[in-house]
Order: sequence, then C-alpha cells, then structure tokens
Amino acid sequence: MTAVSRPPAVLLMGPTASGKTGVAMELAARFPLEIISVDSAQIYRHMDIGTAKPTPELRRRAPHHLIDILDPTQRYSAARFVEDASALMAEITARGRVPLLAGGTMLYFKALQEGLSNLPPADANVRLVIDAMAADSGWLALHEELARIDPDTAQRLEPSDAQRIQRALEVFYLTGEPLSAHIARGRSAAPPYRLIALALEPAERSALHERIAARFETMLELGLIGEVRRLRETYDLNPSLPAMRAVGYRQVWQYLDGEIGLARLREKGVAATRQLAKRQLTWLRAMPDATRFDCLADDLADQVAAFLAAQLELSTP
RNA sequence: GGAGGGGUUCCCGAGCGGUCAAAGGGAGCAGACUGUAAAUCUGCCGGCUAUGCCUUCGAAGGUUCGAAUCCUUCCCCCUCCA
Repeated sequence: MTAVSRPPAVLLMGPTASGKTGVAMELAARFPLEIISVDSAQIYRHMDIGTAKPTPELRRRAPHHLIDILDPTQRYSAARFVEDASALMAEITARGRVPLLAGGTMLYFKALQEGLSNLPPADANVRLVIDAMAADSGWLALHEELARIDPDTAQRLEPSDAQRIQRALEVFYLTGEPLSAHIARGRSAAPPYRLIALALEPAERSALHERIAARFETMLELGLIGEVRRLRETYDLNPSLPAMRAVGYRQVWQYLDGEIGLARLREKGVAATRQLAKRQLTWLRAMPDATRFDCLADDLADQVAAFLAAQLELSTP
C-alpha cells in the first residue's frame, strides 16, 4: 500500500484553550468526519465543566468518540487509548468516513503515531507493594534497586522521579525482565493510515494566557465547584485518582477541603492550566511533521479547512 | 497626638556588618517524557563586552576597610493607646 492509497486520518493537536473544539466542529460540518477525542480527562463521565467537554448539543451535531467512557474512579492509559482509537478508526473508515482525532493529550498522539513497546499493563497490587517499599525505605533506595536490575533505565531516570521508577520496577516484577530490555525490542507498528497532523499554536503566549484565565473564570461561573462537590458525593473518590488530579479538579478539591480560599483557587487553577498548555506546546515543538496554524487567527477554522480540503483531495483520487 | 511593628529581587518571604545578586516557596521560561500523561520529573530564573564587572534590598545622607544588615532625617504601610 502506498502512502497515498492508505485511508486518511486527521490529527488535530493543540494546547488547552487553543480552540480545538471549535475547529473540530467546523471541520465536521464541512467534511465527512467522526471525532475521536484524544483527551485523558474528557474520558470521564460527570466531569464536564472542568474538562471543557463539548456540550451535548455539539455532540449531536457530529459523532464524538472516547468521551464519557469511564467513571472518575477508573483509570485509563496510553495503551488503552491506542487500542480504542485504532478500533474506532477502522470502524469509521469502514463507514466511508474520516477519523478526526482531536485533543491535547500529547502522549496519546505520540503513542498512536509511533507505537508502544509490548509492556504489561499497570498492576494495582504491585504498585501497592512498591508504594509500601517507598514508604519504608524511600524512593532513593528504590532508584538504587532499579540501578541493580536495570542500570540503563535507572540512569535515564531522576532519583526523584518516583512515578517512572515505580513503573520501571513494576515492569520488572511482572515480567522478570528489565524495562530497557522490553523497549529494546521495538514498538508496535503505527496504524495503517495517512496521518494528517495539524497543530494549533498561539503566535503570542500571553494571548493564550488571557484566554485561559477567562475560561477558568467561566468554568467557575458555570459551577465547577458544584460539579466537584457532586462528584465527591456520587463516587468514592480520593485526591490521588487520575481524575481528581486533573487541572481544575485538583484545585477545587483543595478548596472544598478548606485548604485554600476562593482567590487562591482562581490563582492556582489558572496557573496549573497555563503550565499544562506550556507542556503541551513543548510536545508540539517536538513534532516537526505537523502543519502549524496560529490558533489566535480570526479565520483559523477556514485556514484549517482549506488545508484539509487539499489534503483529503490527495487521498480520494 | 502617643506607643510599637514593618517596607527585600515579578509575588510571598528569610537574611540583621564581610562567606549576599541576597535562603526558601510561588509565578514565569526552556526541556524530558513508552499502560498515572490535565500526570511525573529536570534546568534556568537582576544585567553584562562575563573565572570579572555593573545595578538592586522604600528615599537621601552618614559611620565603617566593608552595609540589605548600624546611625540620622524623610516618605509610605499596619497594629495599638488617645
């Protein structure tokens, strides 16, 4: 199969508050697309305001996938995303439509494009054991332990990077083989699509910062605090769950616990969002194959649509 | 009017004669990233013609070899007594 004869799939990437949803809706109105959300927070049900989830109205106008697929008590992963997204891409393509993968979870985009090594999934029990070991002897000791069983990985990980040390140890305990050995065997193949990667980036960071501040304020007005309160009443949640560590939710959690006041909640919520956007932009810069658009442009949707029209033309000779 | 406390680098805040461009935290900037990724971690963070120089600790003087640190006056802020 030549590159051009492979079916197309569009990747719409951008930092938070860059206007991805609006562009995606506009594209869906003009092309036969189905949207696959690439968002580690919008997968959660009842987390609507803080994740800036597309409204039911928008979701009726175009098919959306991978939204509201888990309860906030559950965990997701890059590997599951690749699985889910790949299956959906195949279905959508079979329907004669084009998958539009839109979102801001850059690891998921990367995993989809470059594949993943064959590694065991997370194991809650093993992680509990490792946590207990860390509580007992400290992460420094676990980093040393890792250095004995997997020197390559230990060297590349900071002794302070507890999360990755835990994962590396977990892989070893589950498989008896060091993480680096698994990785050395390569990655799964990229999905058989002609990927059209689009990146929304602000020409001016400060303008994005203004949008972020305004949007967080809007979220508060829409009842973000109440949303988190309801989540706490409905589910058996705790602040270490991935869902409750999401930007905004983590800060509201602290507010509801009385750790911070409203002013501080605003400050911390907005700052956390800016920091997220910054990390997303770092990912984007490392993806040189993406075609870039200034997300602050007035005619952004038109620009993207025009580019996409030309690209899709190539795919349907 | 009287008695105290205080003004420190973008913010909070330590420093209280030299080892101070000034702890620590926050924010910001840059980066890393393989089943937690809206997570986790790292570096930088007054300026420069840089193993040194220049500007900075409310303002202006002064003491001292040497001051963010001591003295004087002045300008603000807070608490308390009237």
